[in-house]
Amino acid sequence: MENKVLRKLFLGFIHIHILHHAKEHPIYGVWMVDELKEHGYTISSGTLYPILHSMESDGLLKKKERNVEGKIRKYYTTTDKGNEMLKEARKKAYELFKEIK
Amino acid sequence: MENKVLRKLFLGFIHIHILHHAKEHPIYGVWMVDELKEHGYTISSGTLYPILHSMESDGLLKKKERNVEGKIRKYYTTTDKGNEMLKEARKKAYELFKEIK
DNA sequence: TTTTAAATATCGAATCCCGATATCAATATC
DNA sequence: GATATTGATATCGGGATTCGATATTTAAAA
Repeated sequence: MENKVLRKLFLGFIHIHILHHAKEHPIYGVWMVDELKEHGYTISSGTLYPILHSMESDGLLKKKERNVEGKIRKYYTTTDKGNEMLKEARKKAYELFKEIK
Repeated sequence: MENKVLRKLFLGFIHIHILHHAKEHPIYGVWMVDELKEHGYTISSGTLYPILHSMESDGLLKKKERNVEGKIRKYYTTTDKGNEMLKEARKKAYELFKEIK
């Protein structure tokens, strides 16, 4: 494992990153993995998919299956509740950041 | 439990909060719990102490026992490595925050 | 010596994280 | 139509985290 402290910090942001992107446009698992990788973060599918599932069952995301070039993809977008959570989480993230600045 | 997303975000910051305070002055477990509580965050001792131990054994904190009013307290301060980590983690926290702003 | 009290340490159950592996579903190939 | 292919999602088993509850430590007080 790279660095315990930074890794945990990143994972603390993962739900927010998901909400952030899923608000802008529908996202699917592999896209999210690649997007994070481009920014230097790796996340295992064994971590990501259960998070997507739990966020859906918590009512933060809603799923829509789409057939893309003959393959099924599960696209997620934020619900109203998810948008509300995103707003709250951004605020909290700023608070937490300020306190250690 | 209160809120899964916000809770995880907070826990993502916990090492950084510890480093932040331990850099300013020596801290001990109960003080850290109380300090966080004042800012609206609760952390279990069953969570905090193992983190302090692991940060010590990772060389981020160093411990000094002090007798305070007839009781032993274990005060932690940052090491050079801890200060370096704090610097890095603050930078990373800002990056992560920017990306979801 | 016992009791007290502040603080630290540990326990067991539930949950999370991970890489590896398995499964799914729609098309292409036979 | 049966089978193989392929992009993507899903799950597994282990090890680590998180939690509240409980136990232990320590030095002074009784």
